[in-house]
Amino acid sequence: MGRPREFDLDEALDRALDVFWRHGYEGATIPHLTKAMGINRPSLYAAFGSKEQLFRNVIHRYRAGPVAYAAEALKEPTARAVTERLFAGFMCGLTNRKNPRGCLLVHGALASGDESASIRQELAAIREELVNAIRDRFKQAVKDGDLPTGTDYAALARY
Amino acid sequence: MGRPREFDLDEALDRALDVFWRHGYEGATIPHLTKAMGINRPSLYAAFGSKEQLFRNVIHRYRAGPVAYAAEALKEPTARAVTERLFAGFMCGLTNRKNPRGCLLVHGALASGDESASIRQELAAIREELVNAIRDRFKQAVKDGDLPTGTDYAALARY
DNA sequence: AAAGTTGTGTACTGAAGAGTACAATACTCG
DNA sequence: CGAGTATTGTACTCTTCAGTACACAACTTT
Repeated sequence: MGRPREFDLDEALDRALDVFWRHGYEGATIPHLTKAMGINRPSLYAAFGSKEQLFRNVIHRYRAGPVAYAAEALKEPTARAVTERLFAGFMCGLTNRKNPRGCLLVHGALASGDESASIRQELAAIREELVNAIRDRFKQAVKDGDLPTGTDYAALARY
Repeated sequence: MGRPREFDLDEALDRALDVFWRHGYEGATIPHLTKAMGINRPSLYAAFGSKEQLFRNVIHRYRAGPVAYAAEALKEPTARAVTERLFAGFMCGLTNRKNPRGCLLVHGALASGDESASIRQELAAIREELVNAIRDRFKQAVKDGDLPTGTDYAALARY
């Protein structure tokens, strides 16, 4: 009940994603975001709480959308297929002209002020999490005999 | 004549370099810089003009200092020696614990707001310039018979 | 030693940032 | 159809940013 929201949450998130992706966390200002999202400032705060929480929502949508291939790739049956699919995903995503350049998780808060310290840590944790997922997948591949015994799966994953 | 400056310009630039390297152009605030440089705000402006000009000075010092190996490497007699020295320089610089992480020229203004648009372009130009220098060196190597005829020196340099 | 010149420190300015108060509005449920 | 609730738009607040005015201090030259 109450007055219905006049914009679509997911669509607004997509617009916000584009802005954050292009300018990073600190580089994206609230006026910039509201303009791209087509809403007013209080609507943004009512719907998402804060710039930081909006960014977390955007990250979630980013992982479920543009980089969803990463989670999918890990389900491939062989280490080679996993790697091939990851690389193909990287290449398609990074060279697609429709996307802003680079990876939001990498340069979203790479070199910035104290304001985004917690965001920076969170992004680093997500990246670490991905490396760990690949590592575990490669570890399993060694156990399966898919990769040679003695393979340094941790180093391979990080590479 | 006049009152002598109470701080050393080069030392102050080194301190500023550290701050910019760590936080990027926008992430480094004037209070942050003045504190690290051990000077007051008007001294900074009297000596360097503006944050942007200070950053340009810092870039100059960066290229003459931490990444001076890049220009040196190009003087090596063979393409292989050039490449080896470049790689050795990258590795030493990027893994040295005394340095902030990454390369100032790369993430100094990677994802940021409109404020640093001109800085971003300038850094991109510097990076392009370096690639072109390597390309020209490789082109010369092909002419010398040091690299095989038909080598795509431009692609090799960018890689 | 006095005049001239340049650096220093305190305290300001105007702009832009994130976040919010409040009245008006538009919907649902009883 | 009226009461209650959630969203919207305008207009604010507080903080921090880059840059500066101005009086004072320290040095050189005449």
